[in-house]
Amino acid sequence: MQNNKGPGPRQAMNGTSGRSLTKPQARIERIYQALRRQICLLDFPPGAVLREQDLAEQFGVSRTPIRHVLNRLGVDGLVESRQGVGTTVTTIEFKDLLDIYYVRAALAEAIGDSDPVPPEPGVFEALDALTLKCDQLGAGIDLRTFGEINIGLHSRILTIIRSRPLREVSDRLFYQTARIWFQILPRFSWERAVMELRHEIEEVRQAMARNDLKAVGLVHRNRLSTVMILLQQVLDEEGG
Amino acid sequence: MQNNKGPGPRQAMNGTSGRSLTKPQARIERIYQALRRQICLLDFPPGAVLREQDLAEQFGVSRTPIRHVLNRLGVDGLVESRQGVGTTVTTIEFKDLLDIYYVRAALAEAIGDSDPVPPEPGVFEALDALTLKCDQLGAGIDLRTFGEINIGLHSRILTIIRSRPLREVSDRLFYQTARIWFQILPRFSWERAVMELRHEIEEVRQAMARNDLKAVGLVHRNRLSTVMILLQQVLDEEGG
DNA sequence: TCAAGGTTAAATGTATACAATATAAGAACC
DNA sequence: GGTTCTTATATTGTATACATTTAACCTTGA
Repeated sequence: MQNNKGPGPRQAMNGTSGRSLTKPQARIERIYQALRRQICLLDFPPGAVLREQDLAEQFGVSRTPIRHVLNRLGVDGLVESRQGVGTTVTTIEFKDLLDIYYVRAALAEAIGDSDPVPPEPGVFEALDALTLKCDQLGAGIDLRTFGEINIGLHSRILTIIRSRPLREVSDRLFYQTARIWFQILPRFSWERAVMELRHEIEEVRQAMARNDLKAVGLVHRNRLSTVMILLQQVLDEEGG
Repeated sequence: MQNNKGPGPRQAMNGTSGRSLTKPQARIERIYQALRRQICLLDFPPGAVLREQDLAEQFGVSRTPIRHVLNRLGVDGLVESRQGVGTTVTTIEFKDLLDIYYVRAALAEAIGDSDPVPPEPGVFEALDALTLKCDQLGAGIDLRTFGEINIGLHSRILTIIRSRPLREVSDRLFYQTARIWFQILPRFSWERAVMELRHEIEEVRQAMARNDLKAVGLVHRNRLSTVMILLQQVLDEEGG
């Protein structure tokens, strides 16, 4: 146990933020992303209760780091803690979803105005894999796989955003709305949803191939628009 | 100590988020906002070390809630904690500031497209007070008062944003850049900075008076643009 | 039978002791 | 005298006991 020649400075890059994190902070970040993903894939559906003690045992830590994660998820609006009751996964109203989509649409346009980034190695293979995964989706509704593909596409789009603030805000807002499909697909054609997702993946791939960030942003924005139109219809029906 | 007829449901609205918070959560929110303000007014300048124990005694709580606050400030990028060293206030690079300003500008335009909100009572008086505070600024540089006016204007603009997500993101990004004046005013005319701030306050007031959200967003965006141009110049000088 | 009140159990929130870690000072050695 | 290793100290990170709060259940009375 002598000096630490090995790992160099005790920092590591991790996640979408790109900020440098110490080892324990990186662990919290991993748990945060894992839980966020589970929430957005409905492993923990809205209304589900997350017991801190259970999560602590599941991740092999004490309640303390778990509480940090839950607090952050609370700031994101994905969970809500109440003393004496528990921490429950939130339900998001259609109106709030639409508001978030407005912001996401504005940011999607901003993607095109930011500095271009050379495509990350393997990004095209990843997108092709997502297309394949789309094609393997049958006629039967498989929301979980749909959600995984959606998250995958989102992650690929993030890689071409050089601006860290734009990346962080986009990521945050995406996960705030990622569960939307579980709410609106009863009112939406499954085939059409899959078709539009597949279409976006292919168009994003082509735009990336010619380093056309503006096109990536617009393609993304267009699909957001179709969801916004649907959301607006739902709200009009409910309101009227 | 019997039943709780008094305060009704144990929730309270607080802060910019508009989310419902329990009593202890509201306390953490208050500490968070207080510390954030102090950081952005340079009561804690970049590089300053925030000792958890000191803050705990200062706010009359234990380290636990203080740690929640510091973690959140860390996610905001305002502080950085390292085990064995301490929690230090960050320095923000000009490049990062410019990236944030790009996003803020995009969101400022989005303000105009959101639902109109009737002016909050007292908002015009508050804006007039800010104008007066501007006029009382002399020729001598008083960055702290300038920062307070700037925060005040920001808070007033937030009140006309009905969309909670847009409000939260705007607030977050504002405080990430709020310290910018302490960095760029050496390169900027003090008189011009005050003049432009005063100008925005008056134009925002007029736009609010005629319920013209689009104008508020554009006025705000225009001032952001002047700062972006300056930032770009600084970056060009440094880079070239 | 129903309602009101008290009791109990369980969850989050807090405080604190302990562990891990990094920095700086000091001692030993060449 | 300079360098390197050790050691001390201060700080954040973790685990855990305790406090506070809520909700459900059970009891008791009319």
